[in-house]
Amino acid sequence: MPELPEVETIRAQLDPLVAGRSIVSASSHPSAKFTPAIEAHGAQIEQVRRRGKYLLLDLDDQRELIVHLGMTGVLSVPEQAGDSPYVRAQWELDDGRWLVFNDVRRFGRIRVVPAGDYASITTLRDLGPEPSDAAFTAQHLHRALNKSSRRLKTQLLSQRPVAGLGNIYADEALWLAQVRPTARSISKPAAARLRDACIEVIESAISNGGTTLRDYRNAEGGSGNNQFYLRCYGRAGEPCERCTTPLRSMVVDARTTTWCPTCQKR
DNA sequence: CGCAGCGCCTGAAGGC
DNA sequence: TGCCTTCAGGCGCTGC
Repeated sequence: MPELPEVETIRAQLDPLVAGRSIVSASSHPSAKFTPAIEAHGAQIEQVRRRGKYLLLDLDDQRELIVHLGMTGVLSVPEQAGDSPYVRAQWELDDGRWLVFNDVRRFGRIRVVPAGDYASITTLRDLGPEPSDAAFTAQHLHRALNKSSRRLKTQLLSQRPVAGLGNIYADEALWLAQVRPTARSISKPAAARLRDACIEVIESAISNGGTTLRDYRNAEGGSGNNQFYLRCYGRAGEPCERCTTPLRSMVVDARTTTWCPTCQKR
C-alpha cells in the first residue's frame, strides 16, 4: 500500500535519524529480494531521498541503498534490534540504533547499486516525473497517456506517465479529474484536469501523513489520516459526492477499480 | 519494444 | 468451532 505520500512521510522521518550514520553491521532474510541489504555494510548514509515509491539512501562510497516497501513494508529506527518474525533486513548504526525493515508479505525489495545507475531496476529507470516536478505538465501527461492504448488506470499504475501513484491515488485522481479509468485515450482538457488532480491528491495525502487502511505505518509507528478523506477508493456502492450516483467497481488488470459511472466521462 | 500473464507472499475475512 | 477459499496488490520476470 505505501504509495508516494506514504513513502515521502517515511523519508522525511527517516532522514534526520540516519543521515550521517555509518552502518556497522547488516543482516537479512535469505531471500534474494533482501540479501543485497548486506552490501551496505561499512558505508555511511549521507541522506535519504525518494523517487516515486522508491527510497534512495545515498552512501558515501558512490553507491545507493534502494528500498521498495512493496505492499506491507515498514521502516523504523528503534534503539534495539528488531525482534519481529517479519524483519527482512536490518542495519546496525554507529549511534547504537538500528534501521529495521519489516515486511510481512515480502513484496518489498532491497538493492545496492552504483549511484544513479538504475539500469537493473527498470521501473525506477523508466519512472515518470514526480507529480511536483515542473516537467509534469498537462502536455507531458497527454502525450504519455496517448502513446499507448492500454487503459488509463493501467498506465497510471505503470509509473511511466507519472511517478508514485498506486491503486488508491490512481482511483482518487481519476475521480477528481472526472476521467473514466477504463478509457484508452484522453483529450487535452481531460489530461490537464488529470494532471492537476494527481498533484492535488498526492500533495494533500502527504499533508495528511498518508493513508492507513490496513498495514501502513510511518517510521515512528504511527498511522496516517488520509483514509478519512478518500472520496472514491473503497467506496463502491456509496453515492458519488459530486452527483450522488452509486460508485461502481470492477477488476481492471487484477486491481479493484472504483469510479462514478455518471460523472467520470470517457 | 510493448505488453499480457503470471508468480511472489500471508493475514484477515467470509463461507459453509 | 474450524477448515477452506478468497482477497488485498506492486513489481519483476518471461515469452509472444
